[in-house]
Amino acid sequence: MSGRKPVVVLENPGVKRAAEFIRDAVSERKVVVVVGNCWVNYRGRASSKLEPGERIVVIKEDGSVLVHRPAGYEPVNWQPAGCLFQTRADGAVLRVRAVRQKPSESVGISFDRVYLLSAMSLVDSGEFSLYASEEDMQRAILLRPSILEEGLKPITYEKRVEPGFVDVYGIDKNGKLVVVEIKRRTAGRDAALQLAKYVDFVKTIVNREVRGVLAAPRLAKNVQRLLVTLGLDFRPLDPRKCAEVLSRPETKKLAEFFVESK
Amino acid sequence: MSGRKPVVVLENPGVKRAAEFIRDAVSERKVVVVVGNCWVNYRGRASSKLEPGERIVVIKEDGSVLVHRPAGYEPVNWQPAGCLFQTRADGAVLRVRAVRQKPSESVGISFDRVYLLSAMSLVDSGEFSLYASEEDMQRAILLRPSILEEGLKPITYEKRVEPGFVDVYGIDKNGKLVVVEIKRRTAGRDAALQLAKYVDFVKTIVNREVRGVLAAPRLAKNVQRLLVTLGLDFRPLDPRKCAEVLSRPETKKLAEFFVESK
DNA sequence: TGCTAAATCTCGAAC
DNA sequence: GTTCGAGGTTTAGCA
Repeated sequence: MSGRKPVVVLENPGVKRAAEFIRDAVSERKVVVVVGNCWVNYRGRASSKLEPGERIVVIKEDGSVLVHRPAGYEPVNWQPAGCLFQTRADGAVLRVRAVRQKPSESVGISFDRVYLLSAMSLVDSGEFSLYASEEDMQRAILLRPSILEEGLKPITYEKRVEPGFVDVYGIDKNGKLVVVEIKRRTAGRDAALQLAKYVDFVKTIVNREVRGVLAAPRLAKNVQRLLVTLGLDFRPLDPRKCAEVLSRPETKKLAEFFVESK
Repeated sequence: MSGRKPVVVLENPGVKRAAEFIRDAVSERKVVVVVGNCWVNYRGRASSKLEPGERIVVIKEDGSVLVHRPAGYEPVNWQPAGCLFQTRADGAVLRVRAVRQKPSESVGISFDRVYLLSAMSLVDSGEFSLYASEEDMQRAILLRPSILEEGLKPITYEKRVEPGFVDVYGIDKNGKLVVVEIKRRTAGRDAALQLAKYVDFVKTIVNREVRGVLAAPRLAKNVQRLLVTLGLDFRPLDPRKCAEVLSRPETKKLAEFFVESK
């Protein structure tokens, strides 16, 4: 185990101790969790008042705040990222105020009992991909090429080419070699230019007609024109649809792996 | 201090211990907080994959789940209320799965390190009121009667009348006595009928013309017709606007009190 | 139960 | 920076 201590915990701290602890943790950009009996007032775009009760309060390192009741998906009170904090012991009451400007608003949280107080330095650089990752989209095309275009037959994938990797190779219904570039999100000019590079390179090593196909949920503005100029095709490809393909009965084993694997 | 122990905490529990702890806590409808290194997979209306990183996971007593990264207002993954849980130690990995039906979806969370594990029985019956309470709207009218109608001069408020209380009394620009009934939300037939009762009662004790005014953000269907029948007036009154009135510079002291007071 | 409209919506991308 | 549109939107109010 390394020397890093990611989580520090105080149980039933006094009000003064708690205030200090939170002040320090917030100034060090740590994540703070407070569990205790509190009441909350909000003023800003709207106003709200929350009568006393036991809740979980989370202050994140970007200055966002969440007040969670013991039930319900949504926080009962909150503040988006970028808040400044005032924390103080006011007699027997711990007061935390999160202030934001633009729009000007503030959330004031007052505790008369704190059961649990924790500060944590969390490291989280893990990528989040919605619907399907680019890799998943690739697998979906290989599994059911018709989602890209009818008659496409994949050859192999991620064949190394000079400028980088090609996502999918295939032969289209007319026997032409197809180079596919996949983007999980809106494809911009960069994607079109990258694909053009791949196509040009492939043309230098195969003596055959080569088509470039850009597969993405949609194109950014003016990219369609660029594609035409470059002689490339666009095929809309919805990550959601890809996810459906991967969850088909035939691919159950693959899907299981997807769900459980790291 | 009472015998109730609302929060139980484990630091750096082993995987087996953690699995047991969570299983018990969830079955007892407690709120569970897990902090550790985890990866998450979601499948349902859509699909998502979250690569490993350190996060805070909250399981609430209603079976909702939140996965929070160290930054950002929104949970990166979640599950609404009503989930069923599978928790198990899978080698050195703690796996928690939250399954929901209708729509059928599941979130799988796998931890290879748990820093903090906590189970809590939180009691929270505190009322939450958004924008402004009915009392706040009353104060706003007394402070600036013009938000209700021009020329209105309040006399007193919450004067006891037989059937209950009258929210605001006043004299309108034509010298008529006004009885105001305030509703924080859409006013229904009941509000109109209640106001009619108040007006009738007031008429029996003052020898003077009496107007009934219903103040609410809006009317439910057909209530306008009912008001006309009863000879009552409707005045739209936005709680949001009332909150603005209360936060005017002149009312700073009042606002401060509102923000800080319990 | 299903639909519609609002949300302290939040969040990201385009202009 | 401001505006616009999507979201695993969620949530509340009505038919």
